[in-house]
Amino acid sequence: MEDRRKIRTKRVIKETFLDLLKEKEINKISVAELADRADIGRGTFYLHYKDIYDLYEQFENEIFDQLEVFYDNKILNSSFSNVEKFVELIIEYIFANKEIFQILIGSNKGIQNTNKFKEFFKKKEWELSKSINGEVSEYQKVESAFTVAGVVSVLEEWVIEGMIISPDELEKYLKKILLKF
Amino acid sequence: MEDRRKIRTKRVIKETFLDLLKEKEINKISVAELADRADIGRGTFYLHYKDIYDLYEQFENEIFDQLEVFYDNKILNSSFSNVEKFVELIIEYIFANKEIFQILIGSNKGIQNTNKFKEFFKKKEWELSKSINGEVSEYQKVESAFTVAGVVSVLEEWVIEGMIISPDELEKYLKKILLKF
DNA sequence: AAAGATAATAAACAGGTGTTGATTAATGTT
DNA sequence: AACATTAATCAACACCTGTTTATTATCTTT
Repeated sequence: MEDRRKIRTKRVIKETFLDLLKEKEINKISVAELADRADIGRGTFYLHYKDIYDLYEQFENEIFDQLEVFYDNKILNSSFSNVEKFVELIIEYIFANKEIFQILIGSNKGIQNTNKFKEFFKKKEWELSKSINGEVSEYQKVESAFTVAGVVSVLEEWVIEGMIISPDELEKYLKKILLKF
Repeated sequence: MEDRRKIRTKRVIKETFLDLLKEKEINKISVAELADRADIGRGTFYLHYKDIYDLYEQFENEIFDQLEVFYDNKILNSSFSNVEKFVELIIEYIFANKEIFQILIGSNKGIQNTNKFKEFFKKKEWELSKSINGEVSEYQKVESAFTVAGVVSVLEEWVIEGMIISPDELEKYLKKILLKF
C-alpha cells in the first residue's frame, strides 16, 4: 500500500468527503457526487471503499488512532494513570481538534452509531481497571458500563452544542461526578 | 385518518417490516422487497413513508408512546415519583416486551441512533427534576446528561446481550448506582 | 530504460430509489 | 343507492448503486 496513485486517490476522496460533510448530512452524500467532485471515476471509489459509510468508518478510525497515540504518549510521562488524567487528556485533545470532532460527531447525528467514542473509552477504562482489580463482579461491569456511557455522552453533547462551557469547566464537572465512583 | 385502506396497508407494511427485521439488518431491507412481500405496489409504500428509516422511526415512536402510556398510568397510582420508581417500571416494561425491544435495539446496531431511549429518559428526568429544583445549574445539567446516558446505555446493553442477568438483579444494580447522585 | 505489476478508467449491467401522471377501485357521506 | 373523495395501482422517469469487463496509464523494480 505504498503506490502513489492509491495514496493520491484516497487522499482526494477523504478531502472531498470532508468538504461534503460540512455541507450536508452523510445520508445525503452519494458516491456519484463525491466521485464527480473529486474528479475520479465512480468505479475507482469502490476500489478503496465498500460504500460511503465504510469511508466514514475508516476516516473515523484514523482520527481515533491518532487520539490513542496522543493519549498513550502523554499517559506514559504521567506519574499516575487514572480516570482523572483520562478526562483531562481527552478534553484537551478534542478541544485542540474541535473542527474535525464537530464534523464527525455532527454528521453522526441522524445516522450511524458504531460509537467509536464509547469503544475507545471502554478500552481505556478496561486497561485502567485491569491493573487494579483481578476479578470483576457483575455489579462492577454494570457500573463501568454506566460511567463509560455517561462520560462519552457528556463529551458528545459538549461538542454538539458548540463547546459553550470551557474545557476547564467541563473537566471540573466530570471529575466531580467521577469522584462518586 | 380512518380510511380502512390506509389502516390495512400500514398494518401489512409494519408486519412485513418486522418479519424482515428478524431476518436481516435494516440497511439491507429495500422498499422493493418489502412491497413485494407485502403484496402492495412499491409506490404505495411512498404514500405512507418517506423511506425505510422513516418507517423504522414511526414504528419506534409507536412503541415508545405505548411505553409512556404504561409509565404515566403506573406512576399516577404511585405514592412517590422518583428515579427509583422509573427504573422499576421501565425494566418491567422492557422485560414484558422483550421480543420487540430486542428487534428494535438489535437492528439499531450498525446504523441509526436518534436514540428514542435517551430522549424518553431525558424527558422523564426533566419532568422529575422540574418539580424539585427551580433553577438548574450548569453542573446539574452535566450531571443529568451523565446519569441519563448511563442508565440508557446499561438498559440497552442488557437487552442486546440477551438479558442474561435478571430484571431484579439489574434493578438492584441501577438503584445502587443512582443512590450516589 | 524496459518490463512487469497494478491502479484508474469508461462503459455497460441489473437492480434499487423516489417521484409523477393517468387510471382503477374502494371507502365514507349524503 | 349514487356521488364525491381518496387510496392503490401501474408504468415511466431520471438518477444512484455496486459489480464486471476490457483498455489505458502510471507506478515500482530491476
